[in-house]
Amino acid sequence: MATIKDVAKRAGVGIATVSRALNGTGYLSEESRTRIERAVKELNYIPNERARNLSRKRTGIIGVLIPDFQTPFYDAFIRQVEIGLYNYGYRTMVCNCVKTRDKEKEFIDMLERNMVDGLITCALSLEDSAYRYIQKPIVSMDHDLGVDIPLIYSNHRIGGRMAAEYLISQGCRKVLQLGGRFETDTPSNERYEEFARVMSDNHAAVQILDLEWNRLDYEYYQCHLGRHQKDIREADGVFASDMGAIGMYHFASELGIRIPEELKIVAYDGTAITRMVTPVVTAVCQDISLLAQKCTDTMIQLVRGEDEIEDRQVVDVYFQKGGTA
Amino acid sequence: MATIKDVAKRAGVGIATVSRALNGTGYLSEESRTRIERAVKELNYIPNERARNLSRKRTGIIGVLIPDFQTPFYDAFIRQVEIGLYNYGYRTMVCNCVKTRDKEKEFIDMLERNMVDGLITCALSLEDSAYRYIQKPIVSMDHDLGVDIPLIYSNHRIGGRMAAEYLISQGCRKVLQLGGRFETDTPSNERYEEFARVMSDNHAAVQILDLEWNRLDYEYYQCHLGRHQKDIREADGVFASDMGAIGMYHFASELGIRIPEELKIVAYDGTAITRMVTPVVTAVCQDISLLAQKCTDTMIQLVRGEDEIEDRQVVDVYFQKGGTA
DNA sequence: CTGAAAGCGCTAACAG
DNA sequence: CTGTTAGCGCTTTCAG
Repeated sequence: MATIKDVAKRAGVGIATVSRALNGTGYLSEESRTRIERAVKELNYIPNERARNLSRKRTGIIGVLIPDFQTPFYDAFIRQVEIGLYNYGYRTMVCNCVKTRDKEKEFIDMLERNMVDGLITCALSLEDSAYRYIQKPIVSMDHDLGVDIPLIYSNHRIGGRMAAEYLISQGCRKVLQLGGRFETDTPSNERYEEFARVMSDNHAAVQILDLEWNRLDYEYYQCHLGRHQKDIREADGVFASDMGAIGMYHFASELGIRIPEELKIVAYDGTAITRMVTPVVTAVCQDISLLAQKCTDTMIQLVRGEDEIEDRQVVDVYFQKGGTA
Repeated sequence: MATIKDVAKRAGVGIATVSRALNGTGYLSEESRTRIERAVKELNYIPNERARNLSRKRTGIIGVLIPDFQTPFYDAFIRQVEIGLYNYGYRTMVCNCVKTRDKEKEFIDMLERNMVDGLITCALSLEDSAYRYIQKPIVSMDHDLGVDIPLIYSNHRIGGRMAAEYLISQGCRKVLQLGGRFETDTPSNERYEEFARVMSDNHAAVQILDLEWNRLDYEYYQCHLGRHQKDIREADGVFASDMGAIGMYHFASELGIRIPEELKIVAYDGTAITRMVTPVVTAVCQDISLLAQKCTDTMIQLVRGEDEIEDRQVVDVYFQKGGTA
């Protein structure tokens, strides 16, 4: 493996000159340039990024933490973040924070250990304190980690209201909510708060069926919803995440419940899958592209050391009328 | 930011001793240990990974290249690979190789530049030659990059046969195939070859509706399938990827075609979503867990410099009887 | 314009 | 058991 030294020797110049040539920084005579280019070719030289990282004091990598929800929402989010960061010249390191909070902590560590230049986090098992005192670029999606950390989130309050008002307008008075609040205080919870508020204002009942947050597969639904057959038969509306809604549609259909006539289902997230299935799922949609873009843009501002970073950015949600409610 | 030097000074020992203490390598007196531990605490010292990477000649990062198919298959794959690598102490860097092959090339570069220790690739826009002469850990899924590069793949030949035989057994004689072969020669294509062979052996016709491989969203399907209404009405069977099958179900239903009576749909991949929707999609399922596991295990063997690495590993597929065929 | 030299912060021989 | 020393390979002053 050729090093910069070998190139310098072969080109008959100093290593500083080679470095300048490689990076296009500083002055450089035409002759030096050509000699160096030739030497690079001949030796098949490739700069060692590890050495660069050390002396440049950066790695060009941004870590992205997502909860190990097996949901299309985060799949889409991470894809778009990766593409966005790439276009800014940064690479993406992912972390699916399965159950254990140790893993989340370890990635925060990677930031302190200078393995990554910044962290975009959607994770939620750790208390804010794990993040709050870190003096490095952190952007949070959906979870308030304190005023020092820029927060990007969908307008969940409006989202919760849209879902509730729609269900109410369709005559629902006994609604099932799949999945509940997060333990930590976060804007995400506002959708449930507002949902509950609107329902209660309209004298409608909300029953919460808690789900293990990391189990969103069919087998689990089958079993979990199976235990709540009675509740499902008695309900007239459902509020759930995309996969929850799709699973509920499946299960309720099997029970012979007619949708939307007897049971109305409204999903939250509104990812592409809700438009692919039959019927299209009625949903409150988050604008994943915009969320991802704001996260990457803000992260880039942070790593570039820019001032004037918006510390709270809210993204609008919108309603998608489908055939399930 | 405290360095190892500061810790050494504070603890009154040499930096080598600190290094040993930190890494648990070599001898260390009880006294040194405690003094160092105290110094580390007091200075709030955190080792700098960038420096470690340079001297250890590794980064502990594995790059994973996936085509930017917006499909649940790769979403699930990458999640499982990330978790697998993590358990081996490695981090995952992702690359969604959107349209452009430049990005794929750049990630191969990262390997040569020592930014990542290895590459697991499912990408497919580049010719094998881009990979073949790289003397670093590479594992390929589904695409044959030459004998030097371990290949993991599903038994697509059997998969194609399962799909074809099932459709034939259900009486189909005029089948639509959504999406076609990859340009490069790969095991993935065997599913289509075998599918075509079985169909033709049974005097059944196969018509291919090509899809842009990076557009698997509803809007595209709607428009694309709209142009082929006639073909769809005339067909009695469909073979497609998960999302293709789900989209086709949706579209055909809207055309008033009864499924599976008039049109039978068999999907390829069989990810979780095929079990969540209604009806469950009849599918040939790939064992994503096993594929991911073999990829990570093989990569770890490679980075550990082990010999005796299987260069061709085939994973079985299985049939899932659903309600679409 | 150029090169010597001093880091970047850590690991690992090697001689005590 | 421990400290000195020599790297790892590149960037970046700073005198020429």
